[in-house]
Amino acid sequence: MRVSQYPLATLKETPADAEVISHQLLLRGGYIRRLASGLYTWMPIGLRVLRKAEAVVRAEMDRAGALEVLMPAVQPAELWQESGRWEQYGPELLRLKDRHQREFCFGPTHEEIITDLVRREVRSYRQLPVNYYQIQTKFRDEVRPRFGLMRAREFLMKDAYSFHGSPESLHETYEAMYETYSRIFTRLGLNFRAVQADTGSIGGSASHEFHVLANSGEDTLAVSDQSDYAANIELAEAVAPAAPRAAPAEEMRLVDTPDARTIQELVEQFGLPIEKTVKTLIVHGASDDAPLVALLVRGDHELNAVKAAKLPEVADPLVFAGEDEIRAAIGAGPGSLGPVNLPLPMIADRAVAAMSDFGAGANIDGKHHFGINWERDVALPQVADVRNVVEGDPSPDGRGRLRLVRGIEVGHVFKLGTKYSQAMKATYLDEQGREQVMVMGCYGIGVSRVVAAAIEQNHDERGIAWPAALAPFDVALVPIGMHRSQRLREAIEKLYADLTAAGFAVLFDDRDARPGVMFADMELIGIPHRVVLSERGLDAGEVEYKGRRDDAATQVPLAEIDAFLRQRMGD
RNA sequence: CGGAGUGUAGCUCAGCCUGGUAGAGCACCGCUUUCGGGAGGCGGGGGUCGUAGGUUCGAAUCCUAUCACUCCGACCA
Repeated sequence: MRVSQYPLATLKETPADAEVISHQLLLRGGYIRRLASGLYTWMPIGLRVLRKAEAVVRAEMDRAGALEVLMPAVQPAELWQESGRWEQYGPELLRLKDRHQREFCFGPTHEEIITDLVRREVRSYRQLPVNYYQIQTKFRDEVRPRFGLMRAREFLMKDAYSFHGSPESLHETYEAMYETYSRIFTRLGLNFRAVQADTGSIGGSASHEFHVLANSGEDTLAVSDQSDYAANIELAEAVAPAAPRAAPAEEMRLVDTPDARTIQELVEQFGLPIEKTVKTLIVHGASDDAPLVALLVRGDHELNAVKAAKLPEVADPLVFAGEDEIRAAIGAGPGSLGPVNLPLPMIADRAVAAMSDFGAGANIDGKHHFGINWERDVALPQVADVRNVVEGDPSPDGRGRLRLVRGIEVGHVFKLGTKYSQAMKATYLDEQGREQVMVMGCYGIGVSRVVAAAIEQNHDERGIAWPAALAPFDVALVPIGMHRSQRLREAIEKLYADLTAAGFAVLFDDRDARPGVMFADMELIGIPHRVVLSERGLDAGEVEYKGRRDDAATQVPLAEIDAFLRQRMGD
């Protein structure tokens, strides 16, 4: 491709509304343009990258025996009503009406559609298992679209759905998809990690997320330093302290703490170690009998909302009580709450249950109790794991300690079980002719997000440094002084033709621009290999080669550049 | 949705407080000079200052409403 016929819409300055590096570089490199919040146009060069990501996903899905289909993006409301998600899904579902006032939605995911298809097509156990996938545009009316392609409203997703006659069969496909995902992200050249995950609103029994590791990631992952344990922090278990609770050493006393409304202030003003304090968080309960529930977490720990919402006593999703509600129920404000004399059901974190001689609010404004001990001063309530793990916590598998890293979720595999097949009556006849409900799995990859994630992981101060599998072009061909030298023009035209014929995707910068401009553009857009030809080089029979990540250029005989590139790309 | 902020040329922004002829850099067009790391000179095109009202002799500037966008929180590929 000639740059003169393939305009590079590169920007020297960073658009003000782009926050993360991938968004900035995608805009600056002319890969995408914004239409509206969370909506982007893929420019020609950007589409090349997207298609390459798609190609790897498609090849590996096919290899795993999945069958590609293409379902409509617009879906009738009836199917969503049947699964119950028309009501559940909320405002994230873009709802539409046609000219007859019939209701539709723009698909954010396709469980209902595929389940409807399969229940019509599959009658016999002989037709199972099946695994259908598609690569298609989804729309989710995100509460807060941001970070460019990373959290767009419209995005390209590969979604696959498998149907089975037994949980064992589902497990086989689940494992196969897990392997396939690992192959896909490896081929794409990404540094990734599969982690145990919460099943969230889609439901189901088991799930793993695939994360590209990057500091800009929105998720926190807990990984063991001595085993392969890895989990999203939402799910990572905080194990109970090994040491038994120490015996009381202090008397409980009531202390005036008029200026300490937060744990931080308490620690600063009274010299109390933060591990000797307890936070009392009031949340809405799950039943009218107990409209408010108190969750107790050690002062230096953080409440895990996902874990808390799963407790039967707690409302799901988690809702914090307002100050007015708290005052009405307890008679004291949020800054002075504690377990002693608390007229609410309590649930203590495992770490809290192991504490002794600790400080907490006295449920009287401006007063705290210090030296509190369980059983002696207040009965130990129900104990549960309700906190986020922290760096250095023991790994739940008993091997090693946890480290926390950041990740961008690019893939997710679920065992759905019978959630949709039951609701939508997707059944088949087994060997005995009995009607059975199908067992389902589903498997997603955010294809457009993969593009952004790849940049987050592969860039430097000059721009993008694409992994080979995603690069829009393999080779940037840059002539120096071509517009002043007929001899050079002929030589480089021949080199361009030869390299293209040899199968390389070459971007030939035939602009009448200064070398610095061409170099800067090629590095910004991230072409992995650069070949420079000048008159000087022509005289010496050499071209200059530089890999996008190399520190220095090397001279290569003109006649050998083809083999040299081939060897470099084989690295 | 709650909180914070921003809308002025394709991009980055100044001007607004204190109302009086709409600006700079980059980009773009022409000429020129230069030619291995986003050069320089001369000339040029381009904005009803987000939109709609209001105050005023006069509004980018003050007031009101409205729309859009960004950031911080709960969601997800």
